[in-house]
Amino acid sequence: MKVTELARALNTTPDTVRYYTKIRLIMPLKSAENGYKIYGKQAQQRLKFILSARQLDFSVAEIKDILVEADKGHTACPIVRKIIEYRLAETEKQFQAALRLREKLKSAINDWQDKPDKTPAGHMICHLIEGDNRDDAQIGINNE
Amino acid sequence: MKVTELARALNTTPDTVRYYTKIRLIMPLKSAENGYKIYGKQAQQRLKFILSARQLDFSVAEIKDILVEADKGHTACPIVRKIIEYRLAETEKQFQAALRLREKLKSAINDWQDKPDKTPAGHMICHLIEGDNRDDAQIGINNE
DNA sequence: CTTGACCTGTGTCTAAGGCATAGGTGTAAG
DNA sequence: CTTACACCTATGCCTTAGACACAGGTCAAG
Repeated sequence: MKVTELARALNTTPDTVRYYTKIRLIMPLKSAENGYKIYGKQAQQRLKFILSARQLDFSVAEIKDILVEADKGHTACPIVRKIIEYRLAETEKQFQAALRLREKLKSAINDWQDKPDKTPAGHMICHLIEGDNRDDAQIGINNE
Repeated sequence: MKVTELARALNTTPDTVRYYTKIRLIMPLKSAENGYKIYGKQAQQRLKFILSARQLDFSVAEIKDILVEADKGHTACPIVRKIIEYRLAETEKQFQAALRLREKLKSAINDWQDKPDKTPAGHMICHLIEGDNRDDAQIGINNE
């Protein structure tokens, strides 16, 4: 199979296949005389695995670790279990971050609901974000 | 103020100040004879705005749009309002994505709880991810 | 004058591919 | 046989928002 064939077979893009090839996650059987890369069944299997793992938001580096271990003939499952625990923790963080940000945005929108649009006041870009409180003095920086 | 002074004044890093300077979000008053960049009060004000907007996850490009508009003497507020609506939608997406991913990960962990760690079966990297179902035939790719 | 702490600008690196480019291949029509 | 045209390829640059490393400049103390 050529690059595009492999990509289509597993519903991904040729660029993705090329990328994984470049970083040696998958290896073509050989390059044909015209330089085209030819992939076999094993590459297809690996790509399938990689895509599944990406679905779980595994990083490419993590996937590489898994494949290296499997290539040594060992079970990759313990690594996979460890990574997925880590991924879950990461996702939890992202989740909480998105949650906090959402609240922040919502309350900003709320706060601005009734405020007018002012023209820049010289020292101010947008009073919605900067607020009207002149507390620059608190910062207490010596100008220039 | 020099780069590091400005950075410290607004509780950020010199690298960040340099970055914003390079992409011309803030402009130093002049470069001193030794090549050091000198920032004035206006730069400080702008930086403060930028950092606030970054807190709301505005992209640097979006912030640039805002500043450009303000520099023309117009109100930036309508743009800000538009961007924040967009940001809220984006955050909502991220939020939902994180939510889905979390469920996916959790159920994966659950499903694997009682499964053993197998050694790679030749055609398989990790049966936890790939599953035990031999449905390769469904894909129906002509091998090699 | 020298040491050392601190500062500077510049250049390189990050994740995971997307996109553009220049050129090769294959097939159908003329 | 040649041309046209669609499709394919490999390569290299671009993306975010800075972080980090490096070589050299600056300044006060000794």
